[in-house]
Amino acid sequence: MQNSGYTIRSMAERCGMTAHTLRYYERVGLIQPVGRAHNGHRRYSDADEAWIHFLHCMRATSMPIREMQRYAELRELGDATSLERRKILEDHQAGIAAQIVELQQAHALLTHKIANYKKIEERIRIDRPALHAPEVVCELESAGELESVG
Amino acid sequence: MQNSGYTIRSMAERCGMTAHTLRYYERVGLIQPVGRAHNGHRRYSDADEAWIHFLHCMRATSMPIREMQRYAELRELGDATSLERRKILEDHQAGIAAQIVELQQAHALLTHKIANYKKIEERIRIDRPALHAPEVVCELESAGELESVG
DNA sequence: CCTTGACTTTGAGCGCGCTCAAAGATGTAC
DNA sequence: GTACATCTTTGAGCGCGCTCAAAGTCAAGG
Repeated sequence: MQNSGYTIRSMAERCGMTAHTLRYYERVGLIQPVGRAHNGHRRYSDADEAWIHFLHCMRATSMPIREMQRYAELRELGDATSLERRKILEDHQAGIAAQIVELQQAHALLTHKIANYKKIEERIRIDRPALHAPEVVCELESAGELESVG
Repeated sequence: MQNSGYTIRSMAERCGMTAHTLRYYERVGLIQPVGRAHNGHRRYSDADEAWIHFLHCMRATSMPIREMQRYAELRELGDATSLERRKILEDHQAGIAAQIVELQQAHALLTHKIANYKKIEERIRIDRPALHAPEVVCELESAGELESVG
């Protein structure tokens, strides 16, 4: 068909995935059969790139392949499926919002625990001034104490 | 040993996981062999719960089991491993920060695309006033146009 | 002509993190 | 006594999302 466009390799690089994954996505219907050069090699267009970027973005935020397949199918059917597709995106966006909250909580917990470790390290430095025998372990607190923070 | 403490079932509920997963975590060394009632059933303490909550939090933010195992091993060795453990947590926290950025970008992209879908739906409503034949599809824009947003 | 390299296809394999099946022990209720 | 629920163990199975192996085609370079 066409000899212009991105090779599978360069498209994979541009989108931060492997050529394997691009072929896999085409196999499972996430990407429509893409244009080919005269030798049968895939040639990706800019429109393909935009779509693949979108796919990557959804995957990177944990949308299951199944749901992406459903979305891709609806997309093939045209604007009449707008509402359905919008629902998918809204649901996923809500999931993302929840994920962000969870990540922020974990981030805060880690800040707390890391500060606690710094304290422990400080105490060790005081209790063992200029002493470096790794066998001598200070039992400053129970193994579980740090976990009672979160 | 003891007959007080949480059953595996209640602990699973408290921590938002299944009893299967709790046993699995114990098998792979994420949880130290826990106390037992006289009949051999597991009994979890509050200290266990704090640790399990922490495990759950790390898993929920995509820390691999392998890394959690490493952390758990170091924890068993006591305060001498503080620095190493802190490094694990700091690395994971950095990963979380990156994840949050990625999620926020995806969230913004979805806001944009959802708005676009609303426009399309509005146009359909105008072009087909009070007409509800699902076969009549308005080809308002190419299938790929929406993807060129991101 | 022959090698090299980038691609093609199909189908199989893999790592992760559970998840479950099977068979058995124990405690409570009727 | 006997049903029922809840737990125990071990080892196998599974769903997801790739990832790769094998064998083949084609074009360019030496």
